[in-house]
Amino acid sequence: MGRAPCCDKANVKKGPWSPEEDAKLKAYIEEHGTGGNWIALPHKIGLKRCGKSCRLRWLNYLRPNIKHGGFTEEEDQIICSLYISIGSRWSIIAAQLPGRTDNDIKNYWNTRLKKKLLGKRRQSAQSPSLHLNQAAGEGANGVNHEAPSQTLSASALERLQLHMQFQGLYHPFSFHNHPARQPKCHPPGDPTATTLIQQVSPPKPDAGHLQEIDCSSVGFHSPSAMETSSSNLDAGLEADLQDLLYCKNSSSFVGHEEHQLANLDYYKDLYGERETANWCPCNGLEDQSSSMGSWDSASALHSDAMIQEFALRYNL
DNA sequence: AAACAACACAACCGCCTTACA
DNA sequence: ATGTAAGGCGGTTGTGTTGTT
Repeated sequence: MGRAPCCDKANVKKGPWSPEEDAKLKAYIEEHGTGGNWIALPHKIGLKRCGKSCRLRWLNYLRPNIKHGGFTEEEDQIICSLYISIGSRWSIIAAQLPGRTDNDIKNYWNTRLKKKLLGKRRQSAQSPSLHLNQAAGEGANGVNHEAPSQTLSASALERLQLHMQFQGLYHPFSFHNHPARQPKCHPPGDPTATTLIQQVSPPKPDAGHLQEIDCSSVGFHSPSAMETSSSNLDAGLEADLQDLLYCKNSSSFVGHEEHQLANLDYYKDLYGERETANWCPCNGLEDQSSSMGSWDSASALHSDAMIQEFALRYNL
């Protein structure tokens, strides 16, 4: 049975807010607060709006100290590194950027930052698998070449690619080029560690050696990033993935073929772990009472390639 | 100048979680 | 323990603006 709608859809106004509506909402909340009930609020002040809509309007635009646009380079870097670490958890990312809203960051990422970082992908005509997560799974000629189960989620792919760019030395946001970003990834036992993970979550007492690292920085810990098992990847998709990851920026990527293949295996292993990896609610960026979690690194870290990567990155 | 495409952003939708009776 | 309502979140869509042909 479906969930009942939060409001009477027939009697609520939709679309852009008028200045009058904004003024009403703002004035009421500034004087009385939200009253702990967004659903009832619009009725109290005579707004023909859904309570959810009021909440969104207040949180994203009307409440004090909201910043719009003008993202700084520093903010770009924070957003990028957090996106790679934790995926599209915009509320968590927004919490690290005072004055920014999750919606704002999400829009900024989707419309600008992502393009800035990833660049334009190859023209679709060159490879059907570049339509990786299109809803219909269509190839360049409009024919469905691959079943949905054989596609890689766009989100996962983006993070994959960004991760590789981070790993490479050429990218302006590289950890190597920006040691200031490295404190987010502390070696085991570092008493000075003040990572994001520790700000919001107590360390796991029995965490293993590798788990003491802020594993979220490795990425691919969110369910969204694990949407598709690459065990289903066919040879063509694998080739295309490699091509996408390496060839496009081959001039600046430091690895060679062996390394590339090892890394590909690492990601394949990681994706393949989806069904068996433990979802650990106390191993991510969230407090233990929250619903969010991360994939238990212990389950994903068995890959030699990954361990090598850890060793390489963290200088272990 | 008009038509079209691309972009940017605001808002909505629906699912999941949480609080509470 | 269970059901329900509300809050919160991420994905998606709609619409206005800007750029290009």
